[in-house]
Amino acid sequence: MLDIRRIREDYEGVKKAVESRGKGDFGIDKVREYDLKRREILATVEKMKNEQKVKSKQIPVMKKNGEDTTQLMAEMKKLSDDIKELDGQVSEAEANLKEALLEVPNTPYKDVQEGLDDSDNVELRRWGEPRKFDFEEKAHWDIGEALDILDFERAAKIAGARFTVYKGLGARLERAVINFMLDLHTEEHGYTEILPPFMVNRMAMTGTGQLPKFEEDMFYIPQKDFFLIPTAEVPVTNLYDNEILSADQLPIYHTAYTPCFRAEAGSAGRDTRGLIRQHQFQKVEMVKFVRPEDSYAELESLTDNAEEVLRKLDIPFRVVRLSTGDLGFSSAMTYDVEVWMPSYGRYVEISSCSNFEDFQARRANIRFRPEEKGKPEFVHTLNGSGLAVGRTVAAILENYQQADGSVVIPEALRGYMGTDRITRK
RNA sequence: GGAAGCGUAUCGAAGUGGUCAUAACGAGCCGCACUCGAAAUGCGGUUGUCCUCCGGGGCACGUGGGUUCGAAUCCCACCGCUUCCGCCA
Repeated sequence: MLDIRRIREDYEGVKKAVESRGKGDFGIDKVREYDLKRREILATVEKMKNEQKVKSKQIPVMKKNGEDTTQLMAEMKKLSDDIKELDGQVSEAEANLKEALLEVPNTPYKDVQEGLDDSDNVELRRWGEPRKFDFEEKAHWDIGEALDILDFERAAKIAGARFTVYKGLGARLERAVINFMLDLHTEEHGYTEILPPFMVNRMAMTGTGQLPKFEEDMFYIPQKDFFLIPTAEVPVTNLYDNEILSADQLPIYHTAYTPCFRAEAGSAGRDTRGLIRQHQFQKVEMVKFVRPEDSYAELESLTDNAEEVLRKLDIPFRVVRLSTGDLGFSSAMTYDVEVWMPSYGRYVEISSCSNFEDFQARRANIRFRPEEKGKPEFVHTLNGSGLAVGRTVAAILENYQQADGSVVIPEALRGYMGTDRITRK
């Protein structure tokens, strides 16, 4: 959520920044309209409330003195009714304002290049050399089925398309990757592990910006008005909603493993095979709560933490900065880490690291007290995948496949796997 | 899932229809005094938010409604916590 005062003071500037994301109406005109209306009525009704307060204090005094209060009471009744009427109008304008404000995306950071979509993303760096195969390399879904460690057909029987059953060393590899990532982030990068609920309420989903705009992409449980989490970002960021943190608590670094559930109604037909686009996938997430002045430096280190996973696994990747047109709703700036995927012949997103500045903090009301006696300020929140587990498994299978159909386990994972190779039984 | 009780400042807690919510009382924390220093003691301070013609004014006692001239207080719904019962890994 944007600061309403900022919109008041620099309407044209904010409007321009928001609209750099692309064509379309983001409803910022409505925001201004409801804001003006609300303030106008508020000024009137507050004067009336002051009158009500002052006069109603006279009543017990008059009664004590044995005076007649009938006339005054009648006057007060009228005043009370008028206040009720205007209060209703204020709440209506307020509700409209809030609704409109929740629909407005974040303003891109000054360093973000303008663009229409991902074709305008800028590559910042590459690491590692894509391997040259001296045999015909296979896609991870073929490798997985041949090794009997991934079963897409049986997953379809019990759930449907876009689900996967992991089996044997496949299941173990998924688990190994999760533990490897969690250990790396907790032991070497200073994150505290969280294991949150995998379902959240509507307020949490609104706090991080998935609602109200993207309800169609979520799995929903009507019985309890719960949503299956699309990412650990949601429960972990909202951990501190409506709290005032003390300055010495910051920065807070959390990492969490969770499954992620995405309905993604609009994406049928893309990446239909394999582990790349699933209704349920596993992910290790990193979330930071930091002082505003540190957030862009924190974004760099967060991204480096994600890259470190791939460096340790020794898989080639590159890092891109998203253009304004490709930027997520809540983000001010995003780096994607993309892993080399031989079957695609290109780099594929495996992590998305974003600085939300105070956009989520304002929605979820997460603040800190900069000085002992100072006023509370919104924190800045960041998060990034560290990494998407299914895509990491896919990248390992493809990049480490051998001519005989087996897959060598990256050294960093061998302790977790208990073996250095997956072979056909 | 059922029953009962409870949600007031950092914590405990009083207030049960008015002129004590700038929230009693107790504790904590910060400052000052006393002291060589500390403890003890004394004094003072210690919520957030909105609007503002910067004079000031409004709102908030879990949340949202209702009754009333007036609600922390009475009524309704919802949420959360505690205890007991049921069920359950």
